[in-house]
Amino acid sequence: MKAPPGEKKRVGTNARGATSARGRNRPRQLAEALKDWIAEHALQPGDRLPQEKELIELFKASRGTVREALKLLEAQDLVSIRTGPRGGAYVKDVSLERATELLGNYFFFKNLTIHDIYALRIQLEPELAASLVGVITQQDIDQLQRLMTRYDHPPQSPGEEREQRFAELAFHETLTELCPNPVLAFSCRFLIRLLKELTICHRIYERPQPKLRAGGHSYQLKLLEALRENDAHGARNLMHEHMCFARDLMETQEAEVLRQFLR
Amino acid sequence: MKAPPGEKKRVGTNARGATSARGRNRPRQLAEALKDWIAEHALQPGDRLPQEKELIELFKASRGTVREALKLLEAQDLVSIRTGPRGGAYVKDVSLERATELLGNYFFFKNLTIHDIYALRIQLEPELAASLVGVITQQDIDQLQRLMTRYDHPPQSPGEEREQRFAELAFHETLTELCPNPVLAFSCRFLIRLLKELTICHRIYERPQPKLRAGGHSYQLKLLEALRENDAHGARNLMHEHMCFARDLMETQEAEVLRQFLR
DNA sequence: AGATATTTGTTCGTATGTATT
DNA sequence: TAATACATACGAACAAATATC
Repeated sequence: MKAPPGEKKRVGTNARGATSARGRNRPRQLAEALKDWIAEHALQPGDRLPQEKELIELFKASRGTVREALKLLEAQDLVSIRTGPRGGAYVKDVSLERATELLGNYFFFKNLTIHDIYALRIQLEPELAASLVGVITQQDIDQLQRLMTRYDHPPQSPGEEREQRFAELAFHETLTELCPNPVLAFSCRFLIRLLKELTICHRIYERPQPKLRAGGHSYQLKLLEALRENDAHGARNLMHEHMCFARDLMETQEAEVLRQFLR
Repeated sequence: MKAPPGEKKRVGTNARGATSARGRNRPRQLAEALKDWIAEHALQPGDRLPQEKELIELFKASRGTVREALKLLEAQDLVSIRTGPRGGAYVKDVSLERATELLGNYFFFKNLTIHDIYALRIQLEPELAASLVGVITQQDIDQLQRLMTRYDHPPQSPGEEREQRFAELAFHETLTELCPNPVLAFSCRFLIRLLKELTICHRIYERPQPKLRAGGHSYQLKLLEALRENDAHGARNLMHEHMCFARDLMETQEAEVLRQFLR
């Protein structure tokens, strides 16, 4: 036999159940308590919380409750849980991916349009471009240029069509990684994510877009030129034109797809 | 007796444990699967998910795992869970407050500056203003004007100073509530929240800002005028000037406060 | 108003996989 | 490689909440 703990056997049927019911929504309370505990003990990202067993004693809660509370914190990306020895809950700073995902939920039922999203992209992407002047290196520019080779030619297959659209967006995502303004970077990146998730975009991205591809490629090329010359004004203007161009084409396509869909 | 389920008793000792290890992080997977299930079945806010027992059969998971997955969704504010008959997990619209809070975690350790935030406000608030044309009613304008009476006079006490700053921000928050573009509305509102949370702003808001108050008031008055006349172009320009004005004053104050702090 | 049925909430015991030592 | 510590997962029973009759 493996592990006969306790007294004699006491199989299953322990369960004196929810003994005292100190209040409902216990896991939520515990999660809040843990947050306070983290703040009180001034835990920094990378520090480890006490292990489950200790938390059970510290907060007088069962394993299940402790686990649910930890999951709540994990869902907010405030901790990450690792398995094995030296495992447990580690304090973490919130990742870009998680923040993006959580915010995405907010817009889940909002029925955004291409117009809504581009209204912001037109304002923010030019600022993003301008913010890179003096920060971007020749290596960064080279990397961006390599990325552009994925759509410097007409697509050979319907699959490549879609892939090229995503590569174009990846170009802009790469720019956000270099941006020194965290809010601006996050916003631009999030708008791209919203675009990717719009179902209407999936339909659009499946159709041939020779003008969008060629036009976008040429704008991005000129943009890199401006960035190489530390020309913030030029970069801003080029990105603005690029966005206006893309918006107009996307909105035209949107109308066309919808017309096809309704027929 | 209450509920003698099962066959004879089958005390405890079930546990074939983590049977197949279909992959770890099972609850997370389940949560994702549930999200997909919601999308596939086109569930709308208010609709109910299957109850725990059915989910256990549907997804072949234990009760604990199902519960953890549901808790994850609840933590993301995607469902709310009720007890009792007709209880269960109900699909829910993510609240603005929750989304704001969760995103706020991301910027917690990012050390934003006034400059960072205003770089976006300058771009977005003018669009916000313009988007209201044709949407805003006379009642809305009246309400905004009532709000403005809270800072149409010099503050009488240090406490009123701060209160006036927050009332000015409330003016902009009210505008976001009328904006038809959900992304734009959220972005503007979130920037305001970031401003409110910046500790440097707390210090600035404690000092007398006669120019900021008088200038802001006059800009907002002219803005309402433009909106009343459905002048999108005018509204955009006025808001742009308003933001530039505010940014310059805030950055000046920031430098001054920092200088004082370092002394 | 009170009884009842339904559904989530909490707790315990236990087994298993896995990473570290 | 073997031992070990730990998280992960499962199942069962009881408790509390709440809608319905």
